[in-house]
Amino acid sequence: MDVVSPELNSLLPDEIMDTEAIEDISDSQAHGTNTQSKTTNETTVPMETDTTTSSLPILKQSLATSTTSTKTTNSVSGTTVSTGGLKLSGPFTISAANHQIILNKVATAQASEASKSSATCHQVIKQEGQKLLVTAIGKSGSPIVLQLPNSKAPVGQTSADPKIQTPQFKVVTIGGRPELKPLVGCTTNQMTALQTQQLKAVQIAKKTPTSSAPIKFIITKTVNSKGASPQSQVVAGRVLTQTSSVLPTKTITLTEPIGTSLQSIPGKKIAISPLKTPSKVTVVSVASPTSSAPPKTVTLPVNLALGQQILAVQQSTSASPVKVVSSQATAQNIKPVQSVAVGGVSGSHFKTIIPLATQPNVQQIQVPGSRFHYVRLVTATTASSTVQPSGPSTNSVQTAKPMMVSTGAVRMSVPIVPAQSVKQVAPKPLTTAVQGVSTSQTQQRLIMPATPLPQIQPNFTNLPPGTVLAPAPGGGNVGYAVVPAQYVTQLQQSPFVTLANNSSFSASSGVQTQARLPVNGVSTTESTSRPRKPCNCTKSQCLKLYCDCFANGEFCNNCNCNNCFNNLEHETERLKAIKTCLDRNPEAFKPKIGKGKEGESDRRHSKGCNCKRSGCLKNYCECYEAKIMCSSICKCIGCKNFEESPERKTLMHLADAAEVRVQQQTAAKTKLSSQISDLLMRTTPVIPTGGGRLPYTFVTKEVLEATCECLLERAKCSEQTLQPQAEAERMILEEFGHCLMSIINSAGKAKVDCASINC
DNA sequence: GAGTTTGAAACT
DNA sequence: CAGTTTCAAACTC
Repeated sequence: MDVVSPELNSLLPDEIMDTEAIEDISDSQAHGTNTQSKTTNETTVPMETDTTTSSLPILKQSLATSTTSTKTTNSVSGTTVSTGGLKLSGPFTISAANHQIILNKVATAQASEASKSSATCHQVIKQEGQKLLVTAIGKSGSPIVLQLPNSKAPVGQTSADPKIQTPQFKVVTIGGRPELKPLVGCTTNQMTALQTQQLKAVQIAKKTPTSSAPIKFIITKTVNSKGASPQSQVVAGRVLTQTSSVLPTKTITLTEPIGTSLQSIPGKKIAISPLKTPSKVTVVSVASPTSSAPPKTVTLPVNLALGQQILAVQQSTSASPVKVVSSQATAQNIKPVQSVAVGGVSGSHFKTIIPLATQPNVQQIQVPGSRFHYVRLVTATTASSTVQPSGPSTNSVQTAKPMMVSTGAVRMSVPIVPAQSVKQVAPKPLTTAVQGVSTSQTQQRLIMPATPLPQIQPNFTNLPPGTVLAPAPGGGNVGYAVVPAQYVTQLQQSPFVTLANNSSFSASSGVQTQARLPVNGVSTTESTSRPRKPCNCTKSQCLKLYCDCFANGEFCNNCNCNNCFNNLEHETERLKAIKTCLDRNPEAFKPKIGKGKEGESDRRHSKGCNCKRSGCLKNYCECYEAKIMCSSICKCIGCKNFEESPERKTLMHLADAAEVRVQQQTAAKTKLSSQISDLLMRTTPVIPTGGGRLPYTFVTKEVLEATCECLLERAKCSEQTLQPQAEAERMILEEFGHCLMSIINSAGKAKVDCASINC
């Protein structure tokens, strides 16, 4: 698999925009799915159903089989999930070169046959050959070849085998309905490895309205603590669990042995363009090269269930470590699970896992130059492939090569929540300490809109910026849901799973996302400036273009709006609103300002303004607000927003001057703050080398005592004079200020004296 | 912060 | 398509 260069990416839009082509693909996939669906039904994996209750027993059962107990329903430690008899487990490694790994339905004939052959829950993939054909993506239909671990476990091993285990799991549940319990049962395949390995599993349960069976994904990564590089982490995979009224839940577990080294997977193509803005998350599905292509080091013990979804991972150019963090700690002896880090050494890279709706496979594509994010859904492979769980041998320590990567600077997290009821089903955050990922954020759920919106499908070009199409339930093999790019960012905030780069992550300041703030006031630990103003909508429910957030294809985030529906919790309404807007104006979500090349002269308002009273010199005017001049298409009256307008020039000068002042003030504040902190931090004597530092420590014990005495004395005075408490506090504070000034002045004098001595 | 102005969006 | 209403941001006080 390869990542397509930006140049190549530029070619994507046309293809993507080709609605017919997409439909064709969908159809083709649908056919494949049909065959698979039969197989699925026969085997064990039912599609999602609305009722989660059916799945619960299965989960419980699987849990019971697990050798280890779990404290919380959300996570099971040391177990692998077995549901529905489908199980994928095995280590896999993705080379840094890989941009993505997508497990999709098997599009190729090979895959289909394999799936058919595996009439039952048995794995589709042959482990023996070390190569696993997981899926085909996109038109290319190129299967992804995964290399199976060398484990000697029987190929046909089903998930039911409780003995095979992977050390630790973190389970993340994504999507799904409220009633669905986030939890996923995992059975540990190898208990012996518990001490040495850590396995994380992310389980994503997702539910679509139409389909009743929730899908759960579990991504597990085994980490060998004893490995040479402790940081090496592997994303083992994810377990998908589907439950339907008919069939038991399926679980797919992908495990990656740490021991395998990353290797670049030469792939065919992948596409996906760099994000227009760092905030936007782009997930590119990568089609694996033909089977003939050398298998990359991805060793996947994969058990695929029918209709299950697999994540698409985009790998950034550099293999920066990515961490997946699950907030929940695993049970038992296992060491606290570290966040799963996948990634290379340098560069901040993040991995995004996008939970899919009922329809399993998703391909996300971002079109270069487009703010839209597209997700192409692909039906899961029909054949339930059961890959042998990676045995202990397979779990050998791997060097930490990250498996997934996203475009640099994008950080994504996997939302885990049952689809429609975010509130109810939110899985509890894991207790285990997670590395590099903040779990403090409020639980946000990624709810995949399950609502089928066939109308929207054709309008790929008109989707709101940052929109991601997610599979819609009930839509057959391929469905689409509109998900704003921010969706992904919200996921980042999810405590459950976070994919981020590893140790280098902290150093990498480049990671920025569009909006890291949680929806509607939920604060996140990450302090990132919000690019857009919060809206204040009161009547539109933020579902009309009046709302800037909605108009920009974003969720409301830290907004001041009332009765906001522009969030994950109201995805259905939101989707309807989007559809309405698109019906009214197919270009409603397109940028109003044409993209200029370099200068502003090339930018202009797509529709032009209609100002009557503002002279187009106030921010009421969309042209002026965008800092562009009105053009011939504007219908404004009394326009003064043209090149030679003296009024405009005056305003521009004023604006520039104001901006300069702000910058100066900011710089001054920064400098002052720096100086103060430098002063205060200086607690040890410094040799007067002329470096501008104070020669002596001026905050000594004596000074502190004196200061405290002064403050106490002031307090006594205030008490004696019967002053009110507030006044007393004020006076004490003033006294403290005086003390501080005295200290600083004394330090300054000391510095001068010292400098003079040195001279 | 409350009220007004403004123009895009929505509606008829 | 035009006129009117609704809406939220921009603006003023």
